[in-house]
Amino acid sequence: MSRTGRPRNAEADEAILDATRSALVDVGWGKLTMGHVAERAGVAKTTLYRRWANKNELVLDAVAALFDELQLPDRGSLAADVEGVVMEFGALLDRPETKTALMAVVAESTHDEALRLRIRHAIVDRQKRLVELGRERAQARGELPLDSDDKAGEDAAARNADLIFDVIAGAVVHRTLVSGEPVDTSWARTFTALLIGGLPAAMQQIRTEAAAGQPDQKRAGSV
Amino acid sequence: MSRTGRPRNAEADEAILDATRSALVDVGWGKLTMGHVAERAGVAKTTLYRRWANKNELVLDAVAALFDELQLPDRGSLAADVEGVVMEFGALLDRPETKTALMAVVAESTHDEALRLRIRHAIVDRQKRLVELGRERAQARGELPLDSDDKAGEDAAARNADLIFDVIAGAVVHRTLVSGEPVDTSWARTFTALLIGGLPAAMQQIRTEAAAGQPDQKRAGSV
DNA sequence: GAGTTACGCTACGAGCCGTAGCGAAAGAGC
DNA sequence: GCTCTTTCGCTACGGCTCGTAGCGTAACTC
Repeated sequence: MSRTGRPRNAEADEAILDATRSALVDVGWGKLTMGHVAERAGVAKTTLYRRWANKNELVLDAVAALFDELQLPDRGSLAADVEGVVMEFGALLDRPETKTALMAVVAESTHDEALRLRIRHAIVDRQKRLVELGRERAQARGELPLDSDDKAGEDAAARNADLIFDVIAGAVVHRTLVSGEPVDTSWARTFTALLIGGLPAAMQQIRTEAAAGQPDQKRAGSV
Repeated sequence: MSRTGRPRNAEADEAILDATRSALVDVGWGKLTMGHVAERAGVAKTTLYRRWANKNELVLDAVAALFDELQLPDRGSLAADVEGVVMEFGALLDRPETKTALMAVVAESTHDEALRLRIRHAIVDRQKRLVELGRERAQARGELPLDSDDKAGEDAAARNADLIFDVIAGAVVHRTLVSGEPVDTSWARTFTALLIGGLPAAMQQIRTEAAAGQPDQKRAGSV
């Protein structure tokens, strides 16, 4: 690459991404302008354009960094793992900067193939890895049946992981952004019951919780 | 209201909404401008601003009309009902005008309370009614347990409907727009198995389908 | 007719976009 | 030291879009 010449100011990258995030919080996606971000970051507008081609990619990078925080520690059971990642993901989406930016870039990506690939690489693939990890752990614990070793088995495993991913991420995103309701412990537990045990199990879970009067905030749902 | 004076041109409303939808297909949300829509509709830009305050509300109305197509005919079983509505919703979201517009307006709504209410009224509430209808039908068929008649029962029913709604709509939206994969019969059937019977049932469903070599495109999933 | 409202058209200031051109700064290689 | 290369901040620009104001005309009610 370029080893000669004046090196790029690495601090400027962080300053720009920080400025982008805080600008998202203040004015949202629609009224976010490159000029404002540059001013906030204490950087010339031209510098900004030298590093990002347009607003879409800049904002994507700014929010993608936040997704790196997502972890999947072994919480001992499939239910606990699901509940944990749902809560984490819900908290992440509840932040105003991700709220306004994530759907906007996805919307733009329907007319921008390069952006679509960038989203897939920076966000989707990383989340999907968590799903696969959780699935394998559950299989190792005997909570889920094993896949066969042949080609059909691998294919089935992949389709299964895709499905789980869309259901978990989709439900959390929809509840947070469309329904506008919080992803709290109670919801996470009911959702987990639904995912693992299906509709009847979820309805049973709700009934149990209602009977207890106050939802027990500590105990994790059981399989 | 105003019964005197020159009446509004009703055809212009349709022409503007049509122009908005076709413009969404061609240029997407980001590059859609009020000027272009007006020109396409054969209408003065000022006329457009007399009816809609901004791009957000115009686009929302243009796509909200498409959601009226969603129906929930009685298909005989809970599984068939879910599968049917998933396919319908998937097809709706696969259209380029909804694809690019829906997430964009939701993104904008995080910083525009009026828009949020408008989305809720024009889209969310109507979809949710379908969920409640399907749930009541399933309970009448004995496929799902009944809710108790007291206040706790009503509350549980409402929470349950919200959960189902977020899971169904969220999963379809996420698969279509984020994962970028089609909502076909095979996926709809597996998703339905997951929703009704939980993860083990879904994995079993995938295995059965794989064993059959070619997925059976006709038979609806069983409870 | 008179009164009222919608329409098309033009024009406008304001703001943002993305780029070009400049001189200065900061490093690498000799 | 010196030269070469790249990045930096700054200014300026044409082009586009926004949302509004002003005007004369059209359509309808009373």
